[in-house]
Amino acid sequence: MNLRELSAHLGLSQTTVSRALNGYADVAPATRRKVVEAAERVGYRPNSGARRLATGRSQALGIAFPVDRNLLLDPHFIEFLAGVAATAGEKGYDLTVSPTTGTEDEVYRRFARTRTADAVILSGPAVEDRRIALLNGLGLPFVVHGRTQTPLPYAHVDIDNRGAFRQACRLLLDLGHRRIALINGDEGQTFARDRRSGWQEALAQAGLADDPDCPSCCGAMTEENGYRFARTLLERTPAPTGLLCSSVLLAFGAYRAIRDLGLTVGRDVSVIAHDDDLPFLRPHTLDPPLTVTRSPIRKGGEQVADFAIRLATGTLIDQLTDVKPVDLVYRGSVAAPASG
Amino acid sequence: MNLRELSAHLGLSQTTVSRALNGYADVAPATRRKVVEAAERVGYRPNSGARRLATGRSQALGIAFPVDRNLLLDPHFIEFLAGVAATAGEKGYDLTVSPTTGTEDEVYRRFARTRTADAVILSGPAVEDRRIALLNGLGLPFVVHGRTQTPLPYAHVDIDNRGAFRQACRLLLDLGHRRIALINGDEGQTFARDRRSGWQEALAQAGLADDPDCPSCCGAMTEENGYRFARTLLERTPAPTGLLCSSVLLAFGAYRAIRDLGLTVGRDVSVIAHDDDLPFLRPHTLDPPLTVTRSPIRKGGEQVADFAIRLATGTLIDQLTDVKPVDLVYRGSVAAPASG
DNA sequence: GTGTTTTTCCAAAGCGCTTTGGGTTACGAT
DNA sequence: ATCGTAACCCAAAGCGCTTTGGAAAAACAC
Repeated sequence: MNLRELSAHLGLSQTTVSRALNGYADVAPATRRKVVEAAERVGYRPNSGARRLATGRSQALGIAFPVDRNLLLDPHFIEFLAGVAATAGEKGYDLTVSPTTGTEDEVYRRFARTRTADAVILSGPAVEDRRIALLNGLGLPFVVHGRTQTPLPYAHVDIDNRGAFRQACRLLLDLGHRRIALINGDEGQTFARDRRSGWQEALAQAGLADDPDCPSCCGAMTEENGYRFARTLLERTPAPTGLLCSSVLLAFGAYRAIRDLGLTVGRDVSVIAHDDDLPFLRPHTLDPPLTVTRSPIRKGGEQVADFAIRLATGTLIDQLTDVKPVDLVYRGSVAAPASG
Repeated sequence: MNLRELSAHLGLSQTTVSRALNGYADVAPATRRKVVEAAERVGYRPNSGARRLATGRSQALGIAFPVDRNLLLDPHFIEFLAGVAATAGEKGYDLTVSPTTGTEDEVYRRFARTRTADAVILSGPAVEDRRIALLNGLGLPFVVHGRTQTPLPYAHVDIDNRGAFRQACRLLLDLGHRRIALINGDEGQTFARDRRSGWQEALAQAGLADDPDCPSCCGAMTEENGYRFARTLLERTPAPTGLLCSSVLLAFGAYRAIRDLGLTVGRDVSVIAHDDDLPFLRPHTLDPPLTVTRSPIRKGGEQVADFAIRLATGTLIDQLTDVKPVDLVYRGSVAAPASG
């Protein structure tokens, strides 16, 4: 059933039916009702290609899907994607994912030229990210999940990573910890860099700036790395008594390392991690329950999608920036350091 | 740059340029070369909406993205999706993901009516899956990742889950184990049901059909459940000496339970899991390294996408079915049972 | 040289929708 | 009765592409 058939069936012109369905003003309420009902009844849906062609807009959001095996954020990405998909779907937008290996340039070029997407979503921004300039050049509206260094304004939603880790570190300091290590994600990415800043700020405020007993390491956020890093850090002398982990998965590894070294989480070593609220990684089920700075990454995806759609429909960039504060959830993995 | 401009620029008709670009026969080789080069040079890409409208095909694959938080296969799904996206992209197809909560019917209806996707991909089929009938009714080509019960033929790619678990179970039996438990995924899903069958078959062959000392349990494949299930099973008397896990994540939990009970993997309890080859869950990094039946789920995604595209371009269903055998990778988590 | 086929190209007709730029009709105001 | 003014509706023109059904040119056969 297409528009022509539907309007013939109704004895109205295509124009009227189209306008009735799209909420234009100059359609009598009674007519509109009839049209909407009929459309509903026969299950009419406008052909997406035709609408795309006529309006020049695709009612779709684009996102590059990095399919390299080394994708650091694998589990985070899908949760983020779920959020994006959820609001996109809610607002009648499709979500077109395009695979990329290495650079995403080609994907964005294609989105722009074929008008496959009205706006694109950028995730996992690096501290210096070439993609921003590219997208600006292409004139393709985009929303960044996270932040990056650029002179131009850009739509983004982020969480206060710096504040979160500052607060987490300060908690440990207030409890009396003096040797606090950071197990971070890839510091080429902004979120990791920001967390490092937060950690450093708190240390500096406590007079521990660049203290060699407060070491750090970074890398892919896997359980395996969490284990390796924690083990390396805890085998130093003096060993840190506090561990800040950039993800729950890293914390899983850290827990394992701590146990393997014959130590106890909470008593010998306090652990705090950032929790993106992944459904299969539940920090409170650990023993002892893991203290976290918590911010559901899915919510981020939802907001990004919302921004992207608003951007595609004319909202100005400077109204589309948001940085959410992060909660600190205090649980049993944190305690005052043993008085030795 | 659109087709009209490009053809004007070349001094040719739109028809000729279009046909040259789309590989039709009736274009002189020299002309075609000129056209292709010019298109390349100016970066011409056909407008996807226009092409969609003209051809009735969207050059896109559709997939429903279950965004419910209870999505069991979360980490598996993205890896699968990565495979799908990779080959789709390679062959010039877009991938449209549509979020669903609960039933996917509405999504498929929309795909069919708006012709948003030329074929759809069905993942995680249940033993009895209503979606199959729906899609058949809608006339929307589809490929299933996995299998299901239905009288009609349908395109699918699957792995030999039954064979894999039969083989895994038989390995334990051959080593002398007599009490082998199964920790399975949700048995509403075919893959889990098949694995159970494989386990049962091997037990039956060894004269252990329905042996009460060979218990099983099933549920969402999380670390947490792995722990709970393993713990429950191992606290029975007599306790099983072999554990078959439906995912590496479950095995992670099982390892933890075994340790917590003061037992040792390999020596006291042998563990085998199915490994979908998720990048952040590496079975060989466990201690001891985990024996697995291994089959990269990403490869499955790739093949499904390939089938879907072939299906959309006219290949017959009965040529689009494949069930891959599964490797058994023997590692340190398996040994003969302690002779007590 | 004429008739026939093959090769190469093109004009024009859609695909199904939105949107422009009027037309009609109805109705209150003059 | 006449004139605006809303309110409602429509015909027709695209959007950028593919594809049908030739036409013109070239190649071949006789």
